[in-house]
Amino acid sequence: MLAQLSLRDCPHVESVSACGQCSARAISVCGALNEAGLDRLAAIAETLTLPADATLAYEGDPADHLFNITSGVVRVSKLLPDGRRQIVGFLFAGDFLGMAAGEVYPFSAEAVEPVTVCRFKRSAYRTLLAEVPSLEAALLDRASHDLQAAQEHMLLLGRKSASERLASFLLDVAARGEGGVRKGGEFSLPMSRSEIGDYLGLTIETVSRTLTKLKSAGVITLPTARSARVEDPERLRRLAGGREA
Amino acid sequence: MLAQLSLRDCPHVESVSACGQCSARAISVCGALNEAGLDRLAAIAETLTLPADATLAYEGDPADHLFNITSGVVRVSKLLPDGRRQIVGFLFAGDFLGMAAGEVYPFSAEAVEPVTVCRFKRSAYRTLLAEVPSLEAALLDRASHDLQAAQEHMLLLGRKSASERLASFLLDVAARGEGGVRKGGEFSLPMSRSEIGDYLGLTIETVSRTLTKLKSAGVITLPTARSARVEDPERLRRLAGGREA
DNA sequence: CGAAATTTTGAACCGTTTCAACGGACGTGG
DNA sequence: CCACGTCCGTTGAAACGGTTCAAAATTTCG
Repeated sequence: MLAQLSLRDCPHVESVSACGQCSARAISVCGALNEAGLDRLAAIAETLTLPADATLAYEGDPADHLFNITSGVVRVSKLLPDGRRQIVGFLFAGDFLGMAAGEVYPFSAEAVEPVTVCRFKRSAYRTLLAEVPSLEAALLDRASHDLQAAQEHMLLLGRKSASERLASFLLDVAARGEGGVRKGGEFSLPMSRSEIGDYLGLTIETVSRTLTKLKSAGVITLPTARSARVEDPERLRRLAGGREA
Repeated sequence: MLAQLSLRDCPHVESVSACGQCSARAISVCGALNEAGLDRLAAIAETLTLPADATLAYEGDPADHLFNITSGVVRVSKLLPDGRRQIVGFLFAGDFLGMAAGEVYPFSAEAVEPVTVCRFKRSAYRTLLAEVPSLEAALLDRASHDLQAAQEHMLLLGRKSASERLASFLLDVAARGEGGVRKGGEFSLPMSRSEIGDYLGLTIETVSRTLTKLKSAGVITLPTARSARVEDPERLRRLAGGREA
């Protein structure tokens, strides 16, 4: 959803899986790179496999690297001095991390579940960027897309009720799964209640209670604590109060 | 602060005022355009002068134009079907509007006070972008910067108390004024309490009460309802609970 | 199977909102 | 020049949604 760039809704998505060992090819971003560029990119990339809760980037550290998520889910978060946390986005396979960083990372990024990522040296990436102008156009597009997502999330955080937040969130996650949002569509919630709460600006108790309420209302079911099923897509959309409501 | 790109903290800021009639030159963005590019840009630009509350862009309308604010303040907002509003950012002289839009504007943009803007046709802008690769690099930088600001604001909306929100907001606005944040520094608040509330995710009453509380605490004074003075920068920063606290 | 972690549920509490009224600034018109 | 109406900001009191604190239920994992 956000912090950076996403390949997810790119018409050339197959490029994500096109690369076996590492997702260097993924950063070609919808064909912005030719073969030579791709090879150069692969040369500066390395694949990492990380366990749950591993840190990819720590808020305030020098932003030396740039990541592309190959599999798993990553949380991007910011902390207040007293420990309050706001998760500004979840990253899924195909998403980029670290584009928006300056000298230091303005956020932390950690694995929600075991992940594999493709890591690039920022310095090398900059050089490549300068050499391949078409890459920038693609990245600018994605940055704009992420900014839009961020604005949508500000609307959620600033103005929506707990039920509306959960409905919006479930819709987002469901839309990501295969088949999108449809009656009976089941999808996994890889993140904990605490992570959902910190993403939606709520406490774990409110998240739990609100999910229970949605379930009681027949809008969703919760096969397990870490998965959900949409039972009434129309009502869920109306509850979310979003885009087309 | 946000929706799009800003020239404000650009090392070449003088380029903003360098252009008399219209701010076409401003979009040169820190020297990304040569003279020829500048002329091409000026050709597709027009200057508009608008009264307070005039609409620059309406959420859902085709995103035909792109703006550069020459003077005044613009609010960028999103609405929920029932009328609840979230202002996702204020734009000041030098800021860009509309970069992050796709086919349609994902937000509305209105003048907070009388403004002058420089308007570009989006189609012509796209052509220019394709022809001048260096422009994209500069715009990508700014988009990243805006994304960071958006993430900071999500932290505010999701996790900060009313006092912390107001303190953060005052610090932001004060930092924009000449001299930045310093004891005795006075600055104007061109936006209404309602606009501040919709930006901070609060009601006008809470904004008013909280400002009064900050005043009583000796942290700020309010020379008029639309201006403020920082009396205790250190305490204000601590209250904001931000970056270095 | 048992310990630890996560999720759910309950009850009291609290910060912010809501509803209501008042005060002051501004602009229009008498 | 002052009376009047409107808009905006402030203040007060009550209500409410979500938080906090506490504990039980469930799941996870060694």
